[in-house]
Amino acid sequence: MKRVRSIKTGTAETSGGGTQSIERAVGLLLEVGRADQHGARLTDLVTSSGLAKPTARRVLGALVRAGLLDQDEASRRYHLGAESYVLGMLAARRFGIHARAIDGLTRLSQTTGDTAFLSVRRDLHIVCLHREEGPFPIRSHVLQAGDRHPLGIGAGSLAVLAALPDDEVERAIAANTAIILEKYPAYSAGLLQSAVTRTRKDGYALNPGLLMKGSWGIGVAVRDPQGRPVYAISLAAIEDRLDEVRRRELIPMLKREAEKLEHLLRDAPA
Amino acid sequence: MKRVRSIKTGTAETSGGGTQSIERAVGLLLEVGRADQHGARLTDLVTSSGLAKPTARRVLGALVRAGLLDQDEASRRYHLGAESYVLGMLAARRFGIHARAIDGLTRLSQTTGDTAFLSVRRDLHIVCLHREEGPFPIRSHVLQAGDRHPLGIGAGSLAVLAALPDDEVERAIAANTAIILEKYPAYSAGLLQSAVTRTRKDGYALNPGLLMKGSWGIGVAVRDPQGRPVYAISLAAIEDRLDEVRRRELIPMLKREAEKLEHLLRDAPA
DNA sequence: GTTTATGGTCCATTATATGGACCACTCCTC
DNA sequence: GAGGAGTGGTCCATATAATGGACCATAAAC
Repeated sequence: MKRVRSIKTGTAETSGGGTQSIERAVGLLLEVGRADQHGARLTDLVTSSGLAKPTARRVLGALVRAGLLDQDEASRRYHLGAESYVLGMLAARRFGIHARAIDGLTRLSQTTGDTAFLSVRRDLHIVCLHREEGPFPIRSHVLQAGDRHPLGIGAGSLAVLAALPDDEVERAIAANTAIILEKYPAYSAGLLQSAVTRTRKDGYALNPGLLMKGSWGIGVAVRDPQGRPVYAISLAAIEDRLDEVRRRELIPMLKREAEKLEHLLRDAPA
Repeated sequence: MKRVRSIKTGTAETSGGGTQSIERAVGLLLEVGRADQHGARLTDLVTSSGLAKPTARRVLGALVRAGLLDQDEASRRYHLGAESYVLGMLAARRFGIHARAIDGLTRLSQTTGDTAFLSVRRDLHIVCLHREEGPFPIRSHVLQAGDRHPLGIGAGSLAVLAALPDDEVERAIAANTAIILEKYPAYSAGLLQSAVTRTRKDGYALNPGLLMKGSWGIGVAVRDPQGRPVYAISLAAIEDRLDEVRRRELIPMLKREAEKLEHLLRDAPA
């Protein structure tokens, strides 16, 4: 009995065997989720997923019938459906920061004026769950709810990466190297390594406009009761608003909110 | 070949064709969601879904790889995964009562002492999304988050049913008759009809212990901006605490919270 | 009236999921 | 400690169910 349990690397195509339509379905589901604001169009989903059109439509149809997706009668666009919402609310019992975390983001964005984010770690990536805009008029829209980036890319993501043990940092960077090379020209494996070191020294993560020039971010990790980083709280603003002086003001606020969440996670053990 | 389709899912049997594994996957997903508190065991999922064991395991495996489910290394039980949570948070932008609604439930349960529920309509069924317990020491555990009942079964569910136009009431009762006969001995199509009439007259729904003797409930519907009932807010308590006198106190409070939600739904059009 | 987008559908082909039978392990009981 | 009964997990020959190239429909643009 050899059966090597492949702890799959970044691109998760090596199926355990015998269920490709489910993989395709989940892929499409997440794709639609990412585009949910305005809805996802069939053609776009076809190209972004690489599936044949009839296949994509068949799968989408099944998801609509199952209630995980809705299709707008008029525009024919796909949106997340009621069942997805129900599922998420049930899952929130286990992952459940939700309501409380968003309160914290609102506090942060109101007192700082900038935009606050809650992200959740998902294997070797990070997914932006919520974006709460502050009153300051110049707002970066680089990070949106639903966006998914490799660990280390962006402030919150870097905070989580740096909070992992060394071997996992290694593994994450190695697994994502190809994607980073292709999609994040300002980044590199070496840069991530030194960014992790610096983040650990500083006690917070800084993204000096590496995703989009001029759009800076700071972030801290939120650890579960076992000490593993699962969420990140971060703030984004233009470079001028994140100089060293102001960062010294903001970081304690971020850390305070992160601690609140950590306490909530301890209290709600499922 | 006569494939005997287990009627488990209630209404979703007329597949458009060519995607049965997705239907199975979603079925299992919801099944796990319902049992998420303690996790779902393979054997139970096999019997409740009617699938063959290898099939169930293959599908569950695919869902785990996709991140929609987690499997506990030690107990081997299945739980909802991070990806389900992410999906739900993204869907919350469209269905988004979430945080705010739970505030309302907390207010209700604290001031009344009883247990408050938020349920969402899902086609011809209702799904309990959240249960907020009040301080009163005798608590009914008849309705749990994740539970799914036909429209009309239970107070919140009846409130939603009664808020639908007549033809849809007809359709819902007709579609659910078989399930009701089988699983809800205290109910019948005729009883539902008169319950709807009474609910409309009274302005609220009453469940006088029909699901479980002694466990009463009252509920009101929450309508979306188009006037269609989508959510229900309800309270559960023992019979003594829901007599006519106390109901006259409680109903206005329920209605006030329902209105708040309706306003929130109007403000967040998406 | 053609062009070029879109969404949607058909159906012969075969790659795909299927499930009966079986194994491995653990915890009982006697 | 042999048998039993409960788990979770796996094989693999079979035929079922998903596949996708080609095609149709509709709407707007030119």
